[in-house]
Amino acid sequence: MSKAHGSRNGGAPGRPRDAHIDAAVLAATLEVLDEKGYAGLSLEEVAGRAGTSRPTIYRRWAGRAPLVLAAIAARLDVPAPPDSGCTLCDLAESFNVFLAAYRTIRPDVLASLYSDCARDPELRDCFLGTLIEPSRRAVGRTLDQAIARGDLRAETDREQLLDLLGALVHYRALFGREHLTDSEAERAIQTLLRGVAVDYPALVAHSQALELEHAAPHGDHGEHGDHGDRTA
Amino acid sequence: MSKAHGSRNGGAPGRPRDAHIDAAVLAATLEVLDEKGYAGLSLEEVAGRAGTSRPTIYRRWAGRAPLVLAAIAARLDVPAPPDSGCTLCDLAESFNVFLAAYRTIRPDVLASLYSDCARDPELRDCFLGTLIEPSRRAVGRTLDQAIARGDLRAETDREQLLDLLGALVHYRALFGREHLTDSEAERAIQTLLRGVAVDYPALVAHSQALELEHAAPHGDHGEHGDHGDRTA
Amino acid sequence: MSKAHGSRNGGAPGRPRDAHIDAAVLAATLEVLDEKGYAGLSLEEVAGRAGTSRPTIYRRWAGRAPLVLAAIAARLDVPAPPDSGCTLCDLAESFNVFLAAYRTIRPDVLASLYSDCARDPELRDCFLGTLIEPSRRAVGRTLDQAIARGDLRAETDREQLLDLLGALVHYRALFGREHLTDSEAERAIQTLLRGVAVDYPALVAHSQALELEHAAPHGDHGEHGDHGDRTA
Amino acid sequence: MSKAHGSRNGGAPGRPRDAHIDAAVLAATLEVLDEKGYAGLSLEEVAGRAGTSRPTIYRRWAGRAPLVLAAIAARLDVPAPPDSGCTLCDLAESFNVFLAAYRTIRPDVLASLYSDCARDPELRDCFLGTLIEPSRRAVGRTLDQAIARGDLRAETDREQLLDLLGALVHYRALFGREHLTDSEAERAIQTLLRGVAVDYPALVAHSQALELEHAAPHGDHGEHGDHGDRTA
DNA sequence: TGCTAAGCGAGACGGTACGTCCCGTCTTAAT
DNA sequence: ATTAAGACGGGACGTACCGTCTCGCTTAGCA
Repeated sequence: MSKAHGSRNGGAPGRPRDAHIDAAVLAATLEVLDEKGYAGLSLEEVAGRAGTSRPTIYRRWAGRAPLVLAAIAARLDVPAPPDSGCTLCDLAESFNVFLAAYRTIRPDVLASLYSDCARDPELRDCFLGTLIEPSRRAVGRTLDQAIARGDLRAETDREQLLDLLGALVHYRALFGREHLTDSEAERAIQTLLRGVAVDYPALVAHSQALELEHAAPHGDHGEHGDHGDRTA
Repeated sequence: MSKAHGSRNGGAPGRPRDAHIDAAVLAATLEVLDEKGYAGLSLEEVAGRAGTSRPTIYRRWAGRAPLVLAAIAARLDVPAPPDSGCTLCDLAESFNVFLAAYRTIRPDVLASLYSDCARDPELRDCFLGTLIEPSRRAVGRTLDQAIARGDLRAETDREQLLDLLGALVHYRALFGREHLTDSEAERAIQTLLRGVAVDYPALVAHSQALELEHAAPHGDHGEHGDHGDRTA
Repeated sequence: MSKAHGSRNGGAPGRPRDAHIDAAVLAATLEVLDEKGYAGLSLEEVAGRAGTSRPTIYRRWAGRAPLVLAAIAARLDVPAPPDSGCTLCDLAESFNVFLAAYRTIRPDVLASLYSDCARDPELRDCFLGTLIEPSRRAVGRTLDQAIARGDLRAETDREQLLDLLGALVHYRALFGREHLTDSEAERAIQTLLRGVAVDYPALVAHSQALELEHAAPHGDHGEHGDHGDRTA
Repeated sequence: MSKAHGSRNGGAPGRPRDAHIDAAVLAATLEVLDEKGYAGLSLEEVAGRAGTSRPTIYRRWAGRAPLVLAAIAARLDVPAPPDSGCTLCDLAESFNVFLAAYRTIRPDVLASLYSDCARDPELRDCFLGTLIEPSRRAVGRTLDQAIARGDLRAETDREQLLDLLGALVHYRALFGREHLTDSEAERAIQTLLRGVAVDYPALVAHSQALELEHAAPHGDHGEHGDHGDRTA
């Protein structure tokens, strides 16, 4: 049906794999996943929707969990971390990478993946590498910039902070309880920053100044919520 | 096999339930759960080990998830929150309630429960009520005391703080990665407290004073890790 | 609920049985039997429709088969065999007793009873006594009259003939194939009689004479089919 | 375990059926059937004895009834009808085909099949085709020969006679009452033949002549019973 | 151009467990 | 003692998927 050959498939003999099938299967997987969740996903149905057969799927993925992981990973994309010079803004922005990445995943699917990973170290590594690390790394880089800039104390425990932030996202993502909202996320960041910032009020001031600057020309609609500290 | 009747079961008609069966099933459930995890638990096997039959189990619990939830809840017990006057100590102590409650649960089991809850609101309420709320409430009370005492700022967002703490526990409990250790937990508490305390150094001082008091008579082996702030 | 007591129930102590229940259960049994057949009849449903409970049914009948047998037997009634002097007519008439008794029974129910009886001698005796023997006896008496009258040969094997007739009825009753019709039945009787009659043509002649006699006053529309021998 | 392939299975796609399984299941079915009867036969046990699983059985037969039917049919074999020129002998011989076919079937099994067939037309057709028609056809052919030969009256109702004979066999086969014996069967045939033969005494004479002929050389052990008419 | 090796669909394989139904019995409290 | 109610232990049901296998056919690259 297709002619994807470039005369080369690594020198392997025999008929090469049909790349269209991979795509169709991943798409079908996401479709079923969104409709019926993880427990309701049977490879039988995925094969049916993708117009292929079960053995063909098993030839490419080791089972349900790896397939689902691949399907979800394929949909995700993690943009580069920002570096505007404003620690508060950058962190909030960067944190949204975290959030956006999980808001597309059904809670039950995420939880089931966690469960499968707990029993399969190989799968776990893959899970970490494709779903966890990328966004963690992005936020991590933002933290590093803030520390380098002298906004956060030098002895700040980077990993602990990432854990606290990541935990919050996942905790909420795992419950049917609506995912973390943007404003909740920002307030959490504020609480955490107050614990690790060298001079928290200064950070707030800087952020507000920048905001005004941006807002002045076009008029601020305030749709981001402000970074201000209501208690100050 | 036993009689157990007290001539009273609330006036309900029909043969009363045999409480021994409930106990045997819950015990068998925990046994299988610890051996094979959630995915490896079949009601068939539970029934077998409990010396009863599948229908009898279905008569008492609506399915696998409610059964597992009940079994885990039965094993849990949440002690009363402490109130020693030392915010740092109390919080650490109280937080251990959180931790202890989850360290007995296999990560895959917890994750699977999350997954099932995400699709079943009724189950979710039960899950929240039996596995989440009790420990959250315990820590919450400790926070309230600290606020009342004036150790934490009056406008502290109690729920947010609980979320951050709880999230951390669950996040770790869900990964095969070893659960949160006591020292990690303490350091996380410190980070958070620094963000919400009225006078953080004073809290640390108070805690250390108490510790010395206790330690003096027997000699302190330092096995709890100290509450000291390395940055001070 | 009822007060059927006459202050006497044979001196038995305790609460006397409620006769209404027997009737209600038998009626419910017939109802379910007619709707869903033997395999579809559960004592649970019968109890429900009769407004009583399973144990109460078991107290009165030993199980499904005896209950069904009792229900069917209660509906049956076998009238006295005729003795008009006309062997052909009597036999046909008597044979209808056979037929009528079975036309009210669903084939699958009859067959299932046969099956249960094959494994339970006690039930079998009851089955024979209530469903088979009465009609067999009625036809048997007619045969005896015919032999006594000299219409059938003296050495006629009464039992064999009854077997052949009975077999035919049951054979048909057991198949979904419509039960034996009246005209088929009559022709079968003719075939058999020709094998055992002393003077078959004379029997036919007698029968036809009687028929005319009866028919003359009101005009015979021949709706019974005639007993004539097409071959004569 | 075995290969058995002839590279051809009719061009059907997919993995071909393993014929050994069919055989093992049918054998196991007969085994259980003979031991515990129809009601005592569970597909679970059959699967166990055949070394396979329930779903595999359901893949090949639609349920218990079709399976049992297939198992019984596989054991049956209907030999060709005889044509010796002696109507009485042929009929008796042919009738034994009828008998032999049913003497191997437990009454309760036969009855249960009847019951199931009464509710399922498709099954009924299969039942008729495999268990009823073959032997009926064999006897039917013998009757045709007798009519063609002029031994039976031309207007004889072939179907009615077959019904009467078949009914007798089944009637007896359905009761635990011992199956029809050979001598009973012969006497029934005689009764029936007298009703349809052109010249019954001649038939008897012919039969007896043949018997002497056969008996003379080897000496007659009389194991067939004689065809004589005790009443003559 | 033909060989070889893999991919592919189809579908049956042996198997585990599901959730349900109904059995026949037992244990209550109430009549 | 019998009633209605309802749980008991138990056996079997028919179904859904699992992950694997065996086919016959197709497709490509290498010879």
